[in-house]
Amino acid sequence: MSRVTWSRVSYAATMAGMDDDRSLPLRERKKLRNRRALADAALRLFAERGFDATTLEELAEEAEVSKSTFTRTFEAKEAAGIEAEAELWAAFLATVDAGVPKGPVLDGLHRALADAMAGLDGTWDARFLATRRLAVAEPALLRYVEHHRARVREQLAAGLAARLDLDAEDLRLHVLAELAMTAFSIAGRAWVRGGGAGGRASLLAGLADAIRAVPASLDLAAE
Amino acid sequence: MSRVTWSRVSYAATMAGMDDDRSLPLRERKKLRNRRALADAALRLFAERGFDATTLEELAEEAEVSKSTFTRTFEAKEAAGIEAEAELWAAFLATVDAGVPKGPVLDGLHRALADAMAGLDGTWDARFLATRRLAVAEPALLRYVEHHRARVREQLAAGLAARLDLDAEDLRLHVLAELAMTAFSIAGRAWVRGGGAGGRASLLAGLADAIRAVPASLDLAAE
DNA sequence: GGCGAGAATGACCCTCGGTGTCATTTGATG
DNA sequence: CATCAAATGACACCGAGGGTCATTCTCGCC
Repeated sequence: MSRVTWSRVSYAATMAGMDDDRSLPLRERKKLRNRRALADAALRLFAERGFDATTLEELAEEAEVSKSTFTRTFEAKEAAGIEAEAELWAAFLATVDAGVPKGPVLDGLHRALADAMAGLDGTWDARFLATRRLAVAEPALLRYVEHHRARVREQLAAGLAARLDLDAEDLRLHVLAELAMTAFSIAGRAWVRGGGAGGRASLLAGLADAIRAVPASLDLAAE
Repeated sequence: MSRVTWSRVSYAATMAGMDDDRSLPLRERKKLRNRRALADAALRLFAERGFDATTLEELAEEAEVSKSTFTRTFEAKEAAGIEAEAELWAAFLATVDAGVPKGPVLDGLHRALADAMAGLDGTWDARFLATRRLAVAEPALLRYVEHHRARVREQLAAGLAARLDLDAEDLRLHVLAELAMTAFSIAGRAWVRGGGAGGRASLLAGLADAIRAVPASLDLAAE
């Protein structure tokens, strides 16, 4: 009953980049290292020779593991290329799950996203930028990011419903989840276009702008 | 220069269900019939034996065409299963492209979506319902729908920018595109849960509710 | 009505992502 | 140290999707 599921812990650990945290069991640390090695290899090889031109075998060889280990670690070839993206949203969901600040929910989500980003390890900025650049160039990766975000959106809406004690199908929750993530998405696009200048601080500033654009958009009228 | 690209016409024709419209060249009518036969076969077989358990060969055989024709007609196995969904969004984009009504843009998009839906052929309701039921049961199809909608969202934002003479990167446009489609998505979910009762009229009513939830969501506060 | 050009189709090949199996290795535990 | 569980690697397999090429059909023109 009180059995610890290390697999879950290990993923959270990856998020913080503590893949050699001595507090983790050795077995878990090894799994994390494999995961990180594969994700790094993916970032490198996909950028170098393209997504389609990279086979799973090459990826596995670059990370010095077997193809079997790859397929057990990632649910798809694409997933290895967007680890940084996945880390962000996992941290975000965890933050929201820990509690939504009082006040307008959209502001709370904004705050949670900023907090989550603050907790990511130092290498995240560069890895995220690389991920997003790949996504722009490779349709398959872009598609996968969309898919991943849609799942996060669902979990977010469900988490909010639990937190705020509202019906899980409350339209407002779904709209809010969509809004928060769209705001980030828009900010991210601009940030990447600017080469990621200013690091995550600048990305956060863009996010704040995008959040402000939400109420403004409702006032936009044709003609 | 004035050469007609029939392929585009044929897709629009499929939308209206006029796959035996005598005004179309015979060659195009045949292509449309193949397309429709494959989409229908997909709806049938995917529901019957599951998405994964259906091979392209079986699909092709059911529609009495070759596997080659399938891969030339659809960009993925999933695409055949969500034709009804695709028809809706194609009609929507076409409507928006024809002009956005004056007044608040979100209302204009709401109107455009309603108009687009009104123009779909009579078999659409049932086919759309079947499509959505499949999407709920089959993760692969759900993922594909997300991907498809994301592409529509981009085109919508771009189309709005052109129509309203705004910058293509204007945050408000992206937010609005997201909002309109999310509203439909939420309404659709409820409609499917209710077994599609009331046909498209009832779906439209749900859409109106969802659109109204947008400003309401911004007022939602924690605690 | 017949003819030539071009488009669509079908039969066939191949690559590779993803799954399942099974033996082997390695970390955890008492 | 012995036992057990979990992770790994080697291997075989299926099927989606892409490419090639010969064949068939539609269209525009004579």
